[in-house]
Amino acid sequence: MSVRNTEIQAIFNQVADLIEIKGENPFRIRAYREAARIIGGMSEQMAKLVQERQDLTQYRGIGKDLAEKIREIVETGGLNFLDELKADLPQSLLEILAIPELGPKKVAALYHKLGVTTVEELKTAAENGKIAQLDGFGSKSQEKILKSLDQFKKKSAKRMLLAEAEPVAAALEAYMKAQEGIKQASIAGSFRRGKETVGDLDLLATCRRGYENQLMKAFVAFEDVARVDAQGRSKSSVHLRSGLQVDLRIVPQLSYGAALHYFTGSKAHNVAVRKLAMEKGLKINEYGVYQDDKRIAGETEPAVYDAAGLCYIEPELRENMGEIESARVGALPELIKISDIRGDLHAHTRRTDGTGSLEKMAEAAGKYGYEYLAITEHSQKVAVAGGLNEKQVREHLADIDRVNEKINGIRLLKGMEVDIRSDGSLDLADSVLKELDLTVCSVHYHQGLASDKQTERVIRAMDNPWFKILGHPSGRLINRREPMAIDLEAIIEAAGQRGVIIELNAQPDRLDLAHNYCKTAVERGVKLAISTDAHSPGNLKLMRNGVIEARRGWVRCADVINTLGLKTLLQALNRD
DNA sequence: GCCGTTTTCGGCCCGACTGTTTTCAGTCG
Repeated sequence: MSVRNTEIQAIFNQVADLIEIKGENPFRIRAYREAARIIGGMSEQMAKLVQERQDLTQYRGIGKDLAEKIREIVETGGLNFLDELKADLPQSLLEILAIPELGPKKVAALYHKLGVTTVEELKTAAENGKIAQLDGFGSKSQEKILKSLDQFKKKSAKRMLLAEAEPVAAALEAYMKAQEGIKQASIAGSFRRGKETVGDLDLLATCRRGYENQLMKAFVAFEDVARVDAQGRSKSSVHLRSGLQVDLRIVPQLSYGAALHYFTGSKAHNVAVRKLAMEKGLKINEYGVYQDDKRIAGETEPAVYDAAGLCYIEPELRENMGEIESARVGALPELIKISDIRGDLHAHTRRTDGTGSLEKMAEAAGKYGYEYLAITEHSQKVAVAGGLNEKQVREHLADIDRVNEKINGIRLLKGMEVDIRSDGSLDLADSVLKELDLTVCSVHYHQGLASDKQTERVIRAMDNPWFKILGHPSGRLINRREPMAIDLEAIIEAAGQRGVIIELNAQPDRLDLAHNYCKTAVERGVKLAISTDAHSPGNLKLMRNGVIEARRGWVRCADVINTLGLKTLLQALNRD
């Protein structure tokens, strides 16, 4: 169980990169990338499937050959084929390939003709004017490479958190909408799909006839633009000061739906929809759906789906991870909405590491129309956050009683975020836990245990009947910390058997339980709690981010316990 | 390398922008 899906994914992507530099059959390259994508998005661990001798070719995109290679990776931790490729081509070429402007053909040319194998050698060659002399390159490409190298050093191309991109996107959208002649403007791309992180923003617009050039000019003149990468009649591309790349496309009104679909992606989703359309003798591009060069749809997205024989698919589902098959038979779930949420089940106050008082937290929750807010302070073991011992817990509970008597319209629930100790015991005695309305139990320390030990630890903790909600199950911090080694499949299974609820922590850098596991939980009938883990009154607004992640995980209203009214919620929290 | 109500071969999504290639290849999304 040691090799993870993400490692298999990385190996296949490396193979794809290397054989692309070698100039192999493009479809072979695509097959590796597609398999990498599928494996990366799966919640089942390949290592486990291999162990159970399951037939891996049952998964789309994995045939006989790749199934065999997966088995080799799981059993040996490596891949002979990749080692051979690396012996043939320097691995450092992969770094060069990551530089914008440089694709496989150019990397291969630089390597074969100039002997460039590292980023440093590339820089030297560019500075000495060697690159401009190469066939297929010129002085402009040499300049661009130097510029890209500069950028490349500054930021190692980290994707921005969705929540960080939101204000940028909103400002840009508002700016464009204020321009003369504009009709519509919206952000498409992974931003619209609600991905945890975004690499760039895709802005789509329609305008009155004749305003295209003026709009492009206004776009590249946006105050936050640091440099202009390309500027054409229908497409322009810029980098903002934050490092975020933004593309603007101006499309005809009649193509707006088709373009929105096209630029929302994902690429894999689009390819699959186009393939379906092809089977019906139709052609789909960003301008519309065509039958024998005659446009039959394109102004709206639903019409594009309809033409392909599909019902409308929400952007969050567009990953080609089963949504198309479901849409064909009209079996898509009705996804949860932010308005379904009736309370928040994980929040801290200044009694531990939050900043607000009980009253302020209740007041803020009231603004969202919530019926309840659980105050879940840290337990004693989490000393850095001022965790509470048994005596302090009792004071905390008495405080909540006092505040509940004063406030109207919302009920503060008595909770604790109880640390799961490394032996699987809980950080507070049952005699205290039974006085609470609920517990959120989380791992904070010893996140580095081996997978089987970590899994065992959490399952043992769940055996305690006062364990209600498993908090931030993987411990991941997006862009900062990898998820713990833990068998979340087994955890979900165990939660189902014990009536334990799993949290989807809505902090923008957590979003934990991740969407692919949310989907697994829903399939197994395990209930989720979408919680903000708010450390201030303002943090309660993060619920939105949690709901978006849940939607990406095919979660419906009925799968989430904090869509219940207070009375039914309290019943649902009773395990048995 | 995958896939199949055209099933073991022959397909595999499509277009914009850039630079330098005077007619298009490479890159990107």
